[in-house]
Amino acid sequence: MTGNTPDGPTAPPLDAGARRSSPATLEDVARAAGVSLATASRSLNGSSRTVNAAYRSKVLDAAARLNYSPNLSAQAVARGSTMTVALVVADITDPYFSSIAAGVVAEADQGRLIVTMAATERDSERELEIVRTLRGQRPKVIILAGSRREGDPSQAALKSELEDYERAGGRVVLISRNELGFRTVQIDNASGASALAASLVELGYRRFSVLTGNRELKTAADRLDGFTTGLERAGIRVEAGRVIQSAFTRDGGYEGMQALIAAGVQPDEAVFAVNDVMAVGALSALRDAGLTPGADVAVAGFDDIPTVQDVWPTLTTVRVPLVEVGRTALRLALEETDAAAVSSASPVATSVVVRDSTPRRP
Amino acid sequence: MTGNTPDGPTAPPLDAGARRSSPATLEDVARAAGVSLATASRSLNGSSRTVNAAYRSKVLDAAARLNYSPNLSAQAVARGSTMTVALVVADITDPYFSSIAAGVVAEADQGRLIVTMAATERDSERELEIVRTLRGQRPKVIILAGSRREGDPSQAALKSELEDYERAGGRVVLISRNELGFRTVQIDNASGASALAASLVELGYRRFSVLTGNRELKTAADRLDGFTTGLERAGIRVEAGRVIQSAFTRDGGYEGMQALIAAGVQPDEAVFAVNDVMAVGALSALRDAGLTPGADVAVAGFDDIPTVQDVWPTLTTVRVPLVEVGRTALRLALEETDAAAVSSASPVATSVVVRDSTPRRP
DNA sequence: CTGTTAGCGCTTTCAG
DNA sequence: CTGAAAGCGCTAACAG
Repeated sequence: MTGNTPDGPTAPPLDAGARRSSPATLEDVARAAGVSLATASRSLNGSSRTVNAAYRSKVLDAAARLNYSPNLSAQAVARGSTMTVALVVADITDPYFSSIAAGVVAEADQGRLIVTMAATERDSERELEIVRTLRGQRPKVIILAGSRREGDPSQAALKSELEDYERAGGRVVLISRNELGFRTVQIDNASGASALAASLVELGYRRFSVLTGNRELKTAADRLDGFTTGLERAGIRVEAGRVIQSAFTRDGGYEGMQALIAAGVQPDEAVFAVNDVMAVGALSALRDAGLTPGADVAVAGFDDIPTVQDVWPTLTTVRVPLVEVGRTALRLALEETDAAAVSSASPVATSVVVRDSTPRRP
Repeated sequence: MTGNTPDGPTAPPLDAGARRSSPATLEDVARAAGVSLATASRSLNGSSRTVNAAYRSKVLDAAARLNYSPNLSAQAVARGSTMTVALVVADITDPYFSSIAAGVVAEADQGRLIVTMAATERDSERELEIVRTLRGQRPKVIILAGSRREGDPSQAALKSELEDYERAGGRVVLISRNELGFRTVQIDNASGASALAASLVELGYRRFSVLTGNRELKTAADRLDGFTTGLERAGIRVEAGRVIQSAFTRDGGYEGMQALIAAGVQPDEAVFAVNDVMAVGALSALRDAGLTPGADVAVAGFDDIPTVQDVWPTLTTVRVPLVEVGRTALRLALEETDAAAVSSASPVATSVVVRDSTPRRP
């Protein structure tokens, strides 16, 4: 092949001296420093062995001069373990998950760990598949941030997959309910929702509806249960017809609220959406129906994602320190104590934040 | 080394109570299938060489039985290249970046690529440091999604670092302006802003202010320029005092709008925030000042992040297909054509979306 | 088509 | 303390 490109006269400069140069290897460094491979390795990594200071600085010098950067894959092969943390979320664009991801990334950063990311798109078959292919990475940690589903057929397979992984030395952390028997960052969904219910009652509401995401989602179920429990303490019941199931997403909230509106809303009613993105969708549905959220129908959510402070009315919700949850997940993974002890650690606390979407009733 | 230990019926792994079982290796599979390492490798990976069907299925069988999963690190070392895409963003919780990330992850998924993620927190020193440590990963692709800064001292260092990386066979893709000489997903900031200006004029606005993020940010500068150019075409100028610099974030928008309010806003005024998160902050600032966004002061943004459809009033903005931008970035990286040709590809188109925050003026 | 055998870059015994 | 050498798991020439 002569390299005749039909591109025309002004063909771009081919390999204009830009010969493909591979990065320096440890061997290059060792040679440049005049020491053995072993000594170079020992000087550059944090080996427990000590190296003569003179040699050591020679090596460091050579490494800097050659712009050496250790090949992590090679280290992984030699050491038999990686520095990788695999994070599996449902949907990266969802603020709930992106906040958690930010926490994981921030924490990883401090431990020189690398974070890889995958998205299940809320499909548990896909989640299982992702976890399976993750094995190839041999990550040190797998963090599963999507929530578990009740009676999910792939759950058992997932569990056994994760157990195999732990048996091989990996660490699993779930962000959800402590369900599958792994380390877990538990979020106190039930008592948070319960506290919210109490707050709403205190604010003067007596009639309630709930937009519950897919009820099979444990998180959704726990929040619903907590909420109804909280109301029961005040002697209030939610009518069965006022609990709407829809998707655990913004659009699910929108549609759920539409259904509620169609069935007729009362002016003294408060609607609890089991997460903020749903609540935000609900606000839009109200508005699109010509109603004024807050004044006509109160709305509350759960999570306290950043945007709820910028919607109008600002949203009453239950605050979950999501970034911190992400950090905690990774810390938990790295903890050396016994898994069982760790996962039973107290759930992260939540707190009710009352804003404008649930004005005090006269 | 002969090591031909009597194979015998050394059945599958009977490590029933094994404390810590390491994953099966290719050698295990080869032995179990009664073939050589090479044959096992050839059957399991998509090698160009063909393998006798009988052998092949024996290997596949054994692999399945042993639950074999190739060690990606080892493959990387042997092949001399990884399947990793490194994505560097400013802030994962920012919808702009999380949407792009979602696109990158989705696209990577189709190519069996692994995405690693790092956050610069909008600090370009940190960005440089991240890119430096990224080298250890030997990623196949590095995607930089933060935007470049004018006259940034670390820019030169970053450029040379990235050039070294490309020289070693890596691929760099920037999401921004085509500035550093790498493949770039360009967003048509100037003409988008220009079109927005035209739309606002058409809606009846004659007086304008701009909340421009850090002006050194090329993206911010381009959007500002495009906007003023668009206005000039209609014979309108923005008073110097009505261009406010603040952070390129939600809080920056909030503070910028406060400054504008303090200086006095006119009822026939439209405020252009150079991105949606700033615009959303601006809406809140207006509300906190007792003004009604839309009615009292019009506001428009840029990006069309998901939340702007749920704020009130819904936000007029310039739509950028962010998820698609992420996908495009990765596709561009993998493209085999010449880099120069690729990066000059036409910028992704933007379009004005008029919503309620800029009502038509009487 | 199959098996043997060198590596890939790095770590870690194991002798000196 | 240092260096030679044996791997780590996998791929890719290179011979049969």
